[in-house]
Amino acid sequence: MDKPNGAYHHGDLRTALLDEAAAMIAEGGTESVTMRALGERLGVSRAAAYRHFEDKTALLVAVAAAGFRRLNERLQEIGAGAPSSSLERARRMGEEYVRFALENPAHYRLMYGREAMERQNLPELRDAGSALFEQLVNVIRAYQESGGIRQQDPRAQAYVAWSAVHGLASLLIDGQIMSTVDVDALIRQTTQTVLDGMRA
Amino acid sequence: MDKPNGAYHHGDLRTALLDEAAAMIAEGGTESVTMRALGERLGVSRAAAYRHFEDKTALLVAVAAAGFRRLNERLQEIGAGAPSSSLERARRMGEEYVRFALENPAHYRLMYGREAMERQNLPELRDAGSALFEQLVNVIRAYQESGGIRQQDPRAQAYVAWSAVHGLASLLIDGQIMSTVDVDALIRQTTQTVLDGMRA
DNA sequence: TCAGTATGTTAACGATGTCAACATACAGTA
DNA sequence: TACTGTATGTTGACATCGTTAACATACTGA
Repeated sequence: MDKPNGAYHHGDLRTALLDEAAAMIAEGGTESVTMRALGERLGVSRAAAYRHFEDKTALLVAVAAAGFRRLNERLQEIGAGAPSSSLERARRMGEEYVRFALENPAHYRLMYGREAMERQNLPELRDAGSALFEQLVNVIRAYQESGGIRQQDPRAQAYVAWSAVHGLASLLIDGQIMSTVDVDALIRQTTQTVLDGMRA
Repeated sequence: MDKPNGAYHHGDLRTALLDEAAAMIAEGGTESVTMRALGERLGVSRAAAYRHFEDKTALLVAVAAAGFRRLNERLQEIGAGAPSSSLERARRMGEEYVRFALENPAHYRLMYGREAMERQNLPELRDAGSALFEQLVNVIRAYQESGGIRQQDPRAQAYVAWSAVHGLASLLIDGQIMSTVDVDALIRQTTQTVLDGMRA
């Protein structure tokens, strides 16, 4: 990871910046990411990042996109895993979604935050985000075809399911849900309620 | 609103700051609120606010709390309105919640944002936020008593419902939902799905 | 009347994002 | 191999921002 001793050039500063920024976000939240601190941690000057990203927002957006891709992979593993019922797959996917957010709260917040919103025209972020949604739609569609839920526009149903898990994740992350609550039970109840509500 | 001509003292700078900050948030988002700009708009110096709020975050938290109270009032009007079924009241409350967020996107984001999270020990914010939740719980409880939904812990059910509307509101506000979607229909479908899922 | 307090102002500081000018390494070509 | 253009990194500087200290002014009650 470190650059060769005394080297002027880093080697692959771009990915090093992304990794280090992600690490800082995990440690101290997105607001702890400072161009100066970032450079210092990589043994590089404060302006070095500007050779690889247009500005700080572009860097953060790239980190957010990486987060979407990581979440995608995790959900994909469930979809490709042991061949269970489409109901079971939908349920586990929803639960896993919330768990990802709980494990990476600051990163998750960044993925849906202001910086990301301002740059939704950037293809990298758009693609990563819509890939996530398409995965959701596919699960819903499969569930529909198995006859479990109503034959409606699967995209609309996907939005409903996404709203529920994203809302729960956000409330949990932002400390809006009393700490005495059994989080696992709440996650299960939320996904269960939505799936019940979509039942044919 | 304006201070008397040439007056050294403002009269009620504290509420003027809150109102003006809310106006700025509506116009240009929370990041457009700057102590300097705020003072300028009120014909007051940049540091004047510090006589009324410990720091900028405290000011923003107070604005956020006011937002919670405004939302509370709107939902309360529905609860106290024409005596309809408890199902109908729950449905309309959920829809109104999302509509409030759509009408005040930046303010809504502030209410659940980082600044607010850091100061959740502040009683003003805690009270305003939990009042909102209690209102939700009451609607759920009434619905339970009318026999419409399962007799479970109403707080857990309230969290589920809150997750759905908060999630939908957030996704819509953050531009995550394709603009071709019929928003009103999606709002109705979301609340409907959750209420169906809670049915006895 | 006058002293104490509340409220507002001004000047300054450190931190931050960003840019321009400069320095260094690399890659391809003669 | 020597050279030249480009990619990458550094340094110094600037504007903006939140915040504080020292000071100024108005209000309030004894």
